[in-house]
Amino acid sequence: MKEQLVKFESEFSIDCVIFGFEAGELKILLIERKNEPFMDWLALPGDLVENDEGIEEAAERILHQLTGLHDVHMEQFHTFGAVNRHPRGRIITVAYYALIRIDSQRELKAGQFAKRALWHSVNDLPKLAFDHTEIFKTGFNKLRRRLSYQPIAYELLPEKFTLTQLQQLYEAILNKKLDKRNFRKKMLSYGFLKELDEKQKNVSFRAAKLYKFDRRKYSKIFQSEMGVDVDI
Amino acid sequence: MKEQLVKFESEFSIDCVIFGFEAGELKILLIERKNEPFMDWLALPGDLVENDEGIEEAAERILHQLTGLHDVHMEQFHTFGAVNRHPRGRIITVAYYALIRIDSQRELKAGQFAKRALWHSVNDLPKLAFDHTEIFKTGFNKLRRRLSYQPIAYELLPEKFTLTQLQQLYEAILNKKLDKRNFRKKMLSYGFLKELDEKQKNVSFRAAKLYKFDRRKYSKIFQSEMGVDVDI
DNA sequence: GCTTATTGTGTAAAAATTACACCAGTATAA
DNA sequence: TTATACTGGTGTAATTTTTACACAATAAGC
Repeated sequence: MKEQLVKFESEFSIDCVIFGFEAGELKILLIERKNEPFMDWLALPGDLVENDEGIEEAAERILHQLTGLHDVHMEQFHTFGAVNRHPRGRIITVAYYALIRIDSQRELKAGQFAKRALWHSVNDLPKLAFDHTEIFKTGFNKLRRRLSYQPIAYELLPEKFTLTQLQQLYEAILNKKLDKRNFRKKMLSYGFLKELDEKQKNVSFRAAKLYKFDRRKYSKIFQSEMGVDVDI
Repeated sequence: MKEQLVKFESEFSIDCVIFGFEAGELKILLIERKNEPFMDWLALPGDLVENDEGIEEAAERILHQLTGLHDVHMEQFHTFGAVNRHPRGRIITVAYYALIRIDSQRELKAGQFAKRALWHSVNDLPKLAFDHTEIFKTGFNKLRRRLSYQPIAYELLPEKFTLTQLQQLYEAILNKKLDKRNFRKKMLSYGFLKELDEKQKNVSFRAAKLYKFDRRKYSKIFQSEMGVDVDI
């Protein structure tokens, strides 16, 4: 094998599609790039992977740097490795998505390569830098599919939420209207929603009951019913 | 940024879980390693990705080198990047699965790093080299899940097949018995199975009707019904 | 107390899924 | 030729799940 001397540079990166839900809209976290290439464009947050770092760790690090959050469930969904996806040369990127509760109090840290970070609705996204539009679309599709067999919606909502909020979130992700009565019937039939003795506050109309997601009941019910991911 | 001089070596590889179906059993294609580490162990076929090669291309190349097949549908399912997954140092691997029709006539080429290649039932796999057991399990689970919303079984069967063969394949993948009458009713109700005027030959019992998968009808029926992977 | 906006609820029809058993056809052996 | 062994092929009823659909109850703001 011929030995070649090259400037060492990590050839992989992580890109993150970070979903949040606010004001009835599904949003993702984007950064505005400070440098070329794609200066001033919006892009998915991401970074190169360090040499002594696993890819899961790297994904968590990036999310933490941006939001200050720890222990958020992230899920890898695809790896993009077309030869020319990056003008700087061959960079393979592993894409993750995360679901977080948007807290408008929390300050977003843009990091050294970005002018700023912002929440942007998934509905009227402009063209993103690199192949990030494709990455986003792929991630959004995985999220949709996953919603049908995992209770991921609860990671996007505040701890206490109303059934209407839950329904709006499903509608935002699936991009279609759902029937209110059937939706509530179905959700309640699962048995892992816990009705609280509390109601919405500060609304100028009839306040709705609050619910929370009962993780314990969920795992009891679904320990092996969804049955597909069982070990072999 | 400090410039470091290092011997260049690709840091990614591709590993393939190649499924086939033969004698009522689901099998995968394995190689027996010729060199250390893990000499003589069974492993998934894989290789480093060349610098001027996209990851999809690399996956196709590996499959082609092994089986001589072209144009096989491959699907990426996960990327494994734990720091210590490979004793040689940091190697991130992108895993693909492929579904092929086992043709016992076709010779398998083991390639320069393997003593031989073989089909092995998924049911009594020994421990595989590196983290390949984990990779296999992950891929098998994805295959199962995918079976429920895509007609992938047809890629594993010969062009003409009986309903019993189709059912055995489903049973092998899902690892459970299915009811014959309900299974047939359901499959036929989809409308993309074409009944042929032909029967099984050389069997020592009543010969079954042969069917084939009608790809055209399938896409007509499911153009947007499965609706989830639509563009945004 | 009137208006306005949203919550919360039930039933009937249709569709999909499940459970279940026996006769028909072909090859082989007696 | 007859019997045997084996697999192919078929229908119905009960249950469960999904869908479609409309109005009274409640709270806030005026």
